Amino acid sequence: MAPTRKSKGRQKVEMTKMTKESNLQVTFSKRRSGLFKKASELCTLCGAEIAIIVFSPGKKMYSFGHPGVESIIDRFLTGNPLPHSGALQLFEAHRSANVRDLNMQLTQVLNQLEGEKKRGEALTQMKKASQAQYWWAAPIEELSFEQLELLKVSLENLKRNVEMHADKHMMEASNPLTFFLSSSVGAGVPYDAHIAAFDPLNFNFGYGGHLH
Amino acid sequence: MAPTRKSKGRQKVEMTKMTKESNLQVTFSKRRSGLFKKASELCTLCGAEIAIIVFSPGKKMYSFGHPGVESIIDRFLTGNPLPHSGALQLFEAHRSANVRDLNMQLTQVLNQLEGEKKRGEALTQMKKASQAQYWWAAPIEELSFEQLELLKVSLENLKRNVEMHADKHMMEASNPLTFFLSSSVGAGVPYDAHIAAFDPLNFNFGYGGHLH
DNA sequence: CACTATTTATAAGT
DNA sequence: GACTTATAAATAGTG
Repeated sequence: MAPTRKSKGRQKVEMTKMTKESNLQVTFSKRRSGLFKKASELCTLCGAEIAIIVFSPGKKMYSFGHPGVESIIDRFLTGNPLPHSGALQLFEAHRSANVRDLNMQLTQVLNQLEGEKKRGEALTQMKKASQAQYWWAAPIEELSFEQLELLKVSLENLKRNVEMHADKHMMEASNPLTFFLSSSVGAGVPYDAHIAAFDPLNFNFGYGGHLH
Repeated sequence: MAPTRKSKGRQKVEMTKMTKESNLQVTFSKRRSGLFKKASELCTLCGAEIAIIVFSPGKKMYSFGHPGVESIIDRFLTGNPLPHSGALQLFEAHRSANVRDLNMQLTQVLNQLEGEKKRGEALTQMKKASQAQYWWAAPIEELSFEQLELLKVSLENLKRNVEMHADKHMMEASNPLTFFLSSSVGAGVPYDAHIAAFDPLNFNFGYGGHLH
């Protein structure tokens, strides 16, 4: 008898910009989640430190970071006073590079060059606008800790409340996990700064250990 | 007759820090590549803009960026004068959060708090050391473009050379691709700054279109 | 969002 | 490291 297929299952997808706006939104969410999960796995599995910043086509910003986005960006910036993206290292890579890598790297550099150009102008503007002002580093020591502490307390309270509510999910999710994500944040869209829920799919949060 | 299994195939792996140093290295390379590939797919598929910075356990730095790492970092920094990692957005998320998200977010915040703390001290030091000096922004306009231009020429020459060598891979990789990666860069390890080859596995660089 | 059928990503092994 | 194999995961369509 016919098994009456419930779904056609995953279909192959052309690796080109998606046309259907609806699918695009969904795919973006799913894949961003997947990307962040992969990153967190790489962190726990290999002890790596990773920062990811994502701008959706709708200009909303999302980020992942372990142990923290800023922390890693700082290291990136300080460690890269020169080529601004590790571009010069390509010179060293030339010896062993094979053809497809070269194509890729060339494309990459061209892209980067283009990006840098635009950014250069924007930076010049900004530089004049806020001469000699640590617009990004300054407020850190003063505000960040307190705000985070406050948030911590708030979250702990909320967690307690939810625990008392004895949600059915509680049983599955009560084990200590090792998933560290930065949350999303509305960028230039102050009003529509709604945060997309993490874990839109079915994350397996228990992967901190099957503790058999 | 015995099918004489050639391989046990992929084995499930505990989501905890790998113990065997050898496997860890391999896994790190493979997964980093996979992560970058996922990112590039998200870019082309959804028109997203992404920057990824990775520090290997051996402190080596790798990065991915479209249209460029710095470009995106700038937007992140300027768009985030406030919570420094989108932490405050968690408040807005409270309403609709479910249990597993809360656990995750709490863990995240704790991690972040820890990270910020360490970074705070480091920053304070650095601040004094280079008072009122744009150690990261300053050299951009002066150096970056020229260096990148230079690199561009160099790469184009190299590409021409390789094309003449008519490597066997040429046929497969000669199509314009849409894979944009930042190359890796030795961080604090100037000597061992060898760049890991991109595409250690079997990347499908032709995914700019099967052009059937 | 939950569910499947498939496509991908990969842990081992060469 | 690059290729192969067999299996674990991610995810495109659906309900």
